[in-house]
Amino acid sequence: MRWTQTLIPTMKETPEGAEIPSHILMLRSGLISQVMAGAYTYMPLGLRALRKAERIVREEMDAAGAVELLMPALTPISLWEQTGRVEAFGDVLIQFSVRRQNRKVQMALGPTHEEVITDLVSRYVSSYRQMPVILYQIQTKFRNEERPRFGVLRTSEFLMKDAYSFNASVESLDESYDKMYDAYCKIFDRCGIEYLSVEAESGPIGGDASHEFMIPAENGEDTIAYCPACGYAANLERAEVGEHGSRMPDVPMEELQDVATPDAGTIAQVCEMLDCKPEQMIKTLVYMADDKPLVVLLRGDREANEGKIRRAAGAERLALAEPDIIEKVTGAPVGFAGPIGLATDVPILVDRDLLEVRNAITGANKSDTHTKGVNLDRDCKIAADRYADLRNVAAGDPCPRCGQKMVLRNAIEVGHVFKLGTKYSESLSARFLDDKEQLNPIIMGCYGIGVNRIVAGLIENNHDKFGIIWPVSLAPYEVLLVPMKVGDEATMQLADTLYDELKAAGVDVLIDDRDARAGVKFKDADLIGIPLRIVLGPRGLKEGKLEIKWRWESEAEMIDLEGAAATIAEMIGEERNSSACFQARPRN
RNA sequence: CGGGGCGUGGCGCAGCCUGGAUAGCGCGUCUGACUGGGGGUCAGAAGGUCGGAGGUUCAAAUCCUCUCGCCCCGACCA
Repeated sequence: MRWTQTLIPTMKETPEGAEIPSHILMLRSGLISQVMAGAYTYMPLGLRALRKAERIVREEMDAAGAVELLMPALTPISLWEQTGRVEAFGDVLIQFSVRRQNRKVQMALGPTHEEVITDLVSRYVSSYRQMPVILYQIQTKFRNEERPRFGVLRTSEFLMKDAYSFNASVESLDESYDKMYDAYCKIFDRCGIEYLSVEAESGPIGGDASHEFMIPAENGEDTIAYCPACGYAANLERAEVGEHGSRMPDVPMEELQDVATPDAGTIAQVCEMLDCKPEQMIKTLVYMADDKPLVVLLRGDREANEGKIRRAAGAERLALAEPDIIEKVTGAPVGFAGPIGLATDVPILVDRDLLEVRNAITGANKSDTHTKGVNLDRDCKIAADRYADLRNVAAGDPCPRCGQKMVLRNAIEVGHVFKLGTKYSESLSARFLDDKEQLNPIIMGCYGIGVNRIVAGLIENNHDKFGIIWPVSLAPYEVLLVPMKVGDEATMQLADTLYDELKAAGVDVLIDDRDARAGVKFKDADLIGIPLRIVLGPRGLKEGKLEIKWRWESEAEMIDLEGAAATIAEMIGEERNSSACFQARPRN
């Protein structure tokens, strides 16, 4: 492609509103252009990168035995009603009605396609002999995000590869899952992405049934817990706090004592007023677990993990109680709840951290009053089985596998594999006859990849102060040919010849044929980040040489003009398959 | 949904508090000349309903009210 023929509107300055590197660089290098909050045009250069990612995904899906199809983005609302996901998605589901003659048709833009594919499979798959089968598509998804942000990382319209496996047995599901898991590793490896696969919430099947593929990145919206010692990694919802045995401090128990804490209803306020630390406090939360109140005790500096609490309580639904319920349960205004002397008899769950707190401070269940010298073992007599891991992992917590210290990292979720079980096949009657002539719901798995996030996530971690650094596998073009003097006929003739030869050799080449100064071309070259830059200038041409430079190297090298196309094609060929050169570069 | 910020030629900004002349600067764009290895120089030019509506005033980019849009933090996220 010739630069003067395509549209690459590079920008010298950062547009207002872009804050994170991938967003800034995608705008500045003319990859994308915003249409509205959460919706972007992919410009020619951006589209090429997106297509490369898509192609890698497609190739690896095919290689893993998945079969591509294409479902419509337009879906009938009835499907979503059958699985109860109209409510589950809420406002995220983009729905509308259209008039057709004398009736109204209610539809939704697909935010994902479990319903559509399960409905499809229910019509055509009815025997265990037809399974396993894995179907996938690469298609635009629509979700009315509450808050689109970070450029292409969180949008209301995005490109997703979604695959679904249909299996006759749990063992077969496991096999499909493993195939997809392995394919994902290959995909992200080929994209040159540094990623972690982390354990995620596993839903109905439980166990090892869900993994997220995460790109550790400063600006990631998700948080993962990671153990550098043994490699354990899980997202924050799922990560367990390892046990390190009770270490109750060996200090004498103080007497219970009420202290006045007027208007101090938060941990921070109480700490300031009583000059204590959050670690000394007991945070008392009132939840509604399946419409019944539940009191949860945590150390003052800890964050509740509602998933863990819900499971420990054996409840289906869990939400913080409304203020009127809290007042009824505790007999005090919100902010002064404590485990001792609750107004009503409600079940209590306690986080294990509190096995290590002596002489704690907590709400007195009286307005403007806290109690000091609280010792749960003495003052509350809570059964041992009411103690559990109920909180989010914090940095430095022991790893549940090896006990070493874990670290927390922000990350971008780029892929998710999930054993679904029979949730959708049951509600949509996708059943099959097994070899014993028994009717069973099909066992499903689903596997998603955010294609846009591959591109944005890669850029987020692979750039320098000058611009993007693409691996050959995702780069919009593999080679950028830069003739120094467009006005000089001899130079341009050589450039055009080399351009044609490279194209003929199957190299994706962009020629910067603009009549611009060297500085402009070099700056743009660095900004758009094409992996291999070839400069044809008077310097080298005199000696029959031209200059080549990998975007991630600091020095250029000279190669012979004679046979240059073949040399370059070979270099690109190697890098295309291994990304060795890209991955070996020093990261910033 | 709660909190904060911003809308002024294509892009980035100043002007607004304290109302007043033709709305200014840098980049980009166009024409011409010189130039030609890291965003050049000179000369000239085009391009703006100051997000929109209403109001106050002799007079509004500037003050007031409403509204639309965008961004950030938090909540939420199958």
